[in-house]
This record gives sequence, structure tokens and C-alpha cells, in this order.
Amino acid sequence: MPKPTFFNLPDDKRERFVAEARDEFARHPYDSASLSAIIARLGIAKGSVYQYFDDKRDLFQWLVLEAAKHKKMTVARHMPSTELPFFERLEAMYVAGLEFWREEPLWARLSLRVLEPSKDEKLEAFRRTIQRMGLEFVTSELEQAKREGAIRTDLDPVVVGSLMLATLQHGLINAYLARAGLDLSHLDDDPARAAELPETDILHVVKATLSFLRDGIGS
Amino acid sequence: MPKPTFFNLPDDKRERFVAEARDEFARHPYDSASLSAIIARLGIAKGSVYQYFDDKRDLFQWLVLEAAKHKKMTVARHMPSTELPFFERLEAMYVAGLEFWREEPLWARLSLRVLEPSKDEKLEAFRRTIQRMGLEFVTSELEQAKREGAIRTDLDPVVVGSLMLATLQHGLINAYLARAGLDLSHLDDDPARAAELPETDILHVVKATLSFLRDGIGS
Amino acid sequence: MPKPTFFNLPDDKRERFVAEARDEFARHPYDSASLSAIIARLGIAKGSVYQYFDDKRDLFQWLVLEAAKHKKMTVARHMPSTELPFFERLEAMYVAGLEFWREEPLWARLSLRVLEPSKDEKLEAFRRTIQRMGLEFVTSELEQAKREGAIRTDLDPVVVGSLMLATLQHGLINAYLARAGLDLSHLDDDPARAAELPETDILHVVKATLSFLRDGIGS
Amino acid sequence: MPKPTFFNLPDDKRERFVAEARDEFARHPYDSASLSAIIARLGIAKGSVYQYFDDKRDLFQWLVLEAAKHKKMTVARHMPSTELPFFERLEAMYVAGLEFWREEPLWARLSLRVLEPSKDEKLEAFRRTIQRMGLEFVTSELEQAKREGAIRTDLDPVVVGSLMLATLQHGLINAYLARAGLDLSHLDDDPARAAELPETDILHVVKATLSFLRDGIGS
DNA sequence: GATGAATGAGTGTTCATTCAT
DNA sequence: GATGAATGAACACTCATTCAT
Repeated sequence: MPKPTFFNLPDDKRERFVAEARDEFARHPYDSASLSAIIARLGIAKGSVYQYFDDKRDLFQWLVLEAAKHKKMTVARHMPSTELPFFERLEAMYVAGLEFWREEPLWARLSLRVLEPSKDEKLEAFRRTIQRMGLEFVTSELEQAKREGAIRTDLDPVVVGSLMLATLQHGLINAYLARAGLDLSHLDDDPARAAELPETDILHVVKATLSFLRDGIGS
Repeated sequence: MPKPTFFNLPDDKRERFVAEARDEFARHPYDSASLSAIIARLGIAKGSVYQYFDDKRDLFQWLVLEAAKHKKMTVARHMPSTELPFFERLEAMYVAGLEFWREEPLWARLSLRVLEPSKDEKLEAFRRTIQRMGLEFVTSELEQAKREGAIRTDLDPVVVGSLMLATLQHGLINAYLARAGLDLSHLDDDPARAAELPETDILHVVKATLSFLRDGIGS
Repeated sequence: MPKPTFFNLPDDKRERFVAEARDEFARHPYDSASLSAIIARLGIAKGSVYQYFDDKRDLFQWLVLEAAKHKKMTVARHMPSTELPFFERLEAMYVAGLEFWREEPLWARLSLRVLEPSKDEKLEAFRRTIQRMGLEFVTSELEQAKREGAIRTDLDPVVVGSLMLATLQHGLINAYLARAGLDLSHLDDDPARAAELPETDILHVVKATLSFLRDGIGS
Repeated sequence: MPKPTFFNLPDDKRERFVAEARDEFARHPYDSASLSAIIARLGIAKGSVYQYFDDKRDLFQWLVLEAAKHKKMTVARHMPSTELPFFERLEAMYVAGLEFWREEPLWARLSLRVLEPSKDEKLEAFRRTIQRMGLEFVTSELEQAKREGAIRTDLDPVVVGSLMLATLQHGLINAYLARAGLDLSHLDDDPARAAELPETDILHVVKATLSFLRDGIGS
């Protein structure tokens, strides 16, 4: 949704713009993120933003889609090309999801921002769409797993899907951070700190999560 | 943290104040909630708020603690007085948690608001404390369950605690709402709609969640 | 439509506010009039305007109604208390209308501003209402005159009403100004100049207008 | 006042430019009309406008003169070639004036726009010139009519000229529109609606206006 | 002759907070 | 204890104009 002007920009200028905009929206909730802060850091004129995007929301939504692209790339890098059984697929996805936080903490933080409520009603609609798509993805994966015989057939896909989505969106990263005594809000001051988290923890967290998901906690 | 002035207020005036403030902070993220809107609805002077509380954050934090009190009361009403084994305790807690949404949708919504990030740094610190306490509660429950022999002993309490917290904070209510095709943001226009959700769904959702937690999804 | 705050203001402060706001909206078309300019001249904070009025349009509409009040007062001062036949009533009204320009040039100029188009759609609706009421007033006066036998009975009230309204709203003041080689836009630089126009011209212009209206220009 | 560049343009490109610019200035008051909107619709570069014209005002003024040319052409088409007595000439002119609204509503609307005040001081000077020329035209016509013996000799040409000008500029079209329950501002959303007004009304309005002008309203 | 990115002063509006009464 | 007027920094957004290419 950027205007053509945006793509005509010299690469380095465009990249600096994207980087600063991403930083701002990663560090602050949408309503609090400030276009003025972005242009001040870039040293460009206020009007320029509106040469590139329709408005603040337009910029944010595009950044969210960009974040998704980056995530997809990271995931692709960490996913084996061969077809995997359900739980191994899940494990690879979880590992990739946490690697994304290490490799691209700002894009990862931005991805989560879209789940936060805003007072912009049109953005809320966008958020609902994203959320609904997330739920549909998880439930369809569950259906597939059922067909594969990997999971129980008596599960309510909507309920379990919602629970797993919460796990994926909030649980996993919080578990990973909690091991370092951190919290998402610690990252907001300096998202790059995510890159310093111990990579070895990733496998531990994912394994524990997988065990939790597959076998539950019951003795 | 209210000032003495607040408690000297006639009961009905204080209660109206609390009700309107709760509504405002339930309906809008902290940064977007407006003191002006509250005093406009109450028809009181702007300065009065500052006779009762230090500032906006102070008011919000107190409301969050009030919400916790209300939740505790609802939970108490739905929890059997007798000691229960872990999973039955968990089930009762989950049922009570969803009943809280039906009985006191505004307090319930407000409880969740505190988990949303804000640009107010001091509020973020408060949020971290709340979040940490939540995690500690869950992990200690898990430790207790281990001692009871109710759950596996090989679970990493921090990881599983984080996952269960995500489930409790986001998963359960989203699962309950998703069955009606809703989303938290739908409630923000009119939180009272939560009271109209089918009560029978509660048991279904909780049973499914319990089965998910206890036995996992693996076949 | 001002807020109570506005009326609680000390008289002199409120009057200065009204005077500066009136000047700004008299000198510039609505869209070009600047709240910033008003508060700069008053030396008050920008927010204060919004303590008094909902927004720019609200302020403007109230000023327009105030202008109407002032006009009514001026007219009352120049209208004989006794009932008059139609053409004498018309003459008195026209004289009063021009006296208003001499006595209160800024209010008079403001009155005309409401007839100018704006890009604010809600203001356009207001303008249409004003315009429609003007037409209704003129046509009802014409009906009355018909009953009095003062005017021809074969006149189309809508057509003649529209023509007379144009005469009243634009023709008369332009005729008065044209005699001094002026134009409305000359007044915008310094509306007070209207007070310096020769008072004797008023009667001349009105007499000529009356003769034009009553007997036409045909020989 | 266009630059030579403008006339070197291929005909169709120049004509599209004129059409879009006319539409924009017809639909919006000068200050609100937007060059950006014009070039967006044309799909040309912003700088191009400044290759053709000095600035926004220059373009507008030229368009106003073009509108006058178009009006002259429409009038020529509806005016009999033979010399006519004053009132018949007037009638023909009025009919032609209203036909212009039906045939070329956008040029007609634009013609009126120049009478609206603006914050651009140089444009105001232009407007004064136009207005003065209009007055001079009407008064000279009246002088001529006097010599023909068509009208009374005791009329003040400046006063009556101003009144008739108001009639011509505002009264006639408003009378025509008022019969359909419309207002100029209704046309601004879609000026083409003027073409749908009943043609038969034209003669009625003009006849009524003529009767009003020639014989007055007195009984 | 055409381009279109950059500019930056300008707009109306919001809102928590203060403080004299 | 209550009032409520005043504040002013901050916000998103607009637009005619310039100028290097």
C-alpha cells in the first residue's frame, strides 16, 4: 500500500525509512507511536511521509505485512524442506518463531503490536482480520493433524485452536524471556537485547512446549 | 493509593465515580482512556479527580487492584470451600474466571487492560510486577501440584507456567468468545454483551481446556 | 452553543474574545479564518478556545447568530414602532440594514460570510438552512403585501422572492459601497471603513431601490 | 496568461487538463480547490502545472476568462443577430444566461466562483476588477436604454446597476434553482445536475424577472 | 518539456495537569 | 473539599511550490 514514490526512493533512503519506522512502531503501541519522532530521527520533512503512505495507519499496516514477510523468510530458513509429521512440523515452527526474535527482534516485536488494541477503528478491523486468519490457520493445521492421526480426534478445534494461538502468540516468547527474567516490556526500551538471549534456551523451551502440548501436564 | 479525600466521599458519589472510571478504562486502552470523558459523564469538576488520586496512572492502578478484588470475590463464590485435587481446583478456577466475565464484564475487561503496553513508563513497571506475580502464582501452583502427584514431575515450571498463563489470560476468554464468533474488540463497544454469552458454553470450554492441559493433544 | 465556561468568563475577557473572533471571521472566509490567529492576538492558550466552544464551526455559527442579534437590535432602533404599510416597512428595513453596516461593520460583514461556500459539509448544511429561512421570510412578506393590496397579485413568489433576496443580500450594500467607489473586498482589509461612508447616501440608495422595486425601470 | 508550453501541448492533453482544472475550480471555492487533486486525476507530474502556468492563481484567472469566452459563445448562439429593443435584449440575455447553466454547468459554476472572496490578496484585486467591469457593463447598458427611451430617465445608474447586477449574478440562478427546491451548494457535489433542470422553467423565470424589472412589484 | 521527491509552515484538535478561588 | 479556567506541548495531516534530474 505504499505509494509509487516510496518504491522510487534510492534503496538506502528507503531502507533507513523502513528501519526507523519499524523501530518506532516496535517500541510503542500504535496510538502512541509518533510520526513526528520518525521524521525527526530521519531528518526529513513531515510531508515526505505522506508522499510515501496515505497516513499513519497505512504505514503501520504495511510494516505489519513486511514483518510477516520477514518472519516467513526466517521460518523458511529454519524449516526443513522435506514434509514432516505434525509434531515435528510444530517443533520446527516454534524454533523458527523464536529464532525470529533473535535474528529480527524489531520485526518480531512489531508483529506482536498488531495484536494490541487501538482507538483507531479501522485498525481494529484490520486487527480482527489478522486474528481471525491466525485462528483459521491453527484450526486448519489441527484438522490436518487429525487426518494424519497425529492428534486426538475428540478435540474441539475452536477451543484448542484458541488455546494454541495464545500459546504461540504470547506463551512461547514469554517463556523464552522468562528464563532470562525478562518481559516483553523490557525489550521495548531496547529490542535488540532479544538477540543476546541464549540460543540454547530456544530448543529447551520448544521441547518443553512440545511435550506440554503433546502429552499435557497430567501425570 | 487513593487520597483520604476519596474515602471521605459519600458512598453513592464514590461508587458512581468508581463505576464511571471503570467503564472508561475497560472500554479503552490506558493511553486512550480519557479523564475528561469520565468527569464529563459524572458532571464533576476536573480538579476533583486530583483530590482523590495523584494522577491518571494512580487511578488506573487502583482500579486494577479493585478489579482483582472483585475477581477474588467471584472466584470465592464459585469455588467449593473444601480442598480439591489440583485438576478439580483448576477447573473450578477456570469456570470462575469465565463466570467473572459474565457477571462483571467491565471489571473483567479492565483486568486484561493492565496487560496491554502503554507509553507511560511507570505504568509499564507496574505491569511487569503484575505479570511477574501472575507467573509466580502459576508456578507455585504447579509446584504444589507436583507435590500432590497430580502432574508430571519433569515439567519446567517457568516454561509451562508461561504457557499456562498465556492460556489463562488470553486463551480461555478468546476460546469462549470465539464460539460466539466474537473477539475482545467486539466487547469494547459494549462490554455488557459478555453477559449475554451462553452460560452453557463455559463448562464446554473449560472441560475442553482441562482435557487439553491434562492429556495434551497427542493421540 | 458556547459551553458554560464561556459565560462564566469575566465580562471584559469574554468581550475581547468575541471581538477578536468576530474580526477574524469578518475579515476572512470561514475556511481561511484561523483560530491560531485569534488566540495569538488575544495572547491566550490554544486549548482555551476549546473550553469555550466545541470547535471552529461551533464558534463561527454562534458568531453568526450573535450577528443576527446585533442586526435585530440595530433594526429595532431604526424601525418605527407603529405598523407601517408594506413599502414603508421595506424602506425602514433597508435603511436599518445599511445603518447596520455603518454602526457595526464587523457584525455586518460577518453576517454576509455565512452565505459564502465552505468545504465544511456541516457548515454548508447550516448555510442552506439560513438561506432557506431568508427566502421563506421574503416570500411570506410578499404574501402579506399581496393581502394588503400593496403589490401586484400576479407575481411568482419564489422567483420574485429570490430576486429580492439577492437585492437585499448583495445589491443594497454593493450599491451603497459603489457610490464610494468601493467593494466588499475593500472592507475586508479594514471593515471599520464602512463607518466612514456618508450617512446621507443611505437614504438616497434606499429611495432609489424602493423606486426600482415598486415601479420597475420601464418607462 | 498560460506559458507558451501550454499551447504547445497536444490538443487532447491540453483539453483534458482544462476540463479537469475547470471541474476542480467549479466544485470548490478557490482556496479549497486543490492542484494536487487535479494532477492526481490527470495522472501527470505536479511540476507540469508550473510549466503551463505561473501558479494556482494564474491558472484560476485564466480559467475564469475561458469561462467568459464560453459564456459569450452560448449567449451568441441564443441571441438573435438582429438589433433588439432593450427589454427584448435583456430577455434574450437572461435566457442565454440560464441556458449556459444547462449547457455548460461547470463553466457556469466557475464563472460564479470568481465572485467568492479568497484569502489570496492578489486574487481579490482580480475579483474587484471583474466586479467593476460587470458594473460598468450594466450601467452602460442602462445608459443606452435611457437613450432608446426604453427606461425611466430618473434612475440612478450606479444604484440600479448594482441591484441589477445582484439580480443577474445571484438572483436569476437562485430563482431558477429554487423552483426545483435546490441551492447552488447542491450543485457543487455534482454540477452536471444543472443540465437536468426543466428547460421550460427558464422562460417562466425570465418572464417573471422581466416583469419584475420593467414594472416593479407595486400594484 | 516533463518529472516527482522534498519541503515546511500551516491547520484544527486533544488532554492531563495545575492552581487560584 | 470542590471548582473549573488556563495551559501548551503534542498530535496527524495538507498543500502550493521548488528544483535537480
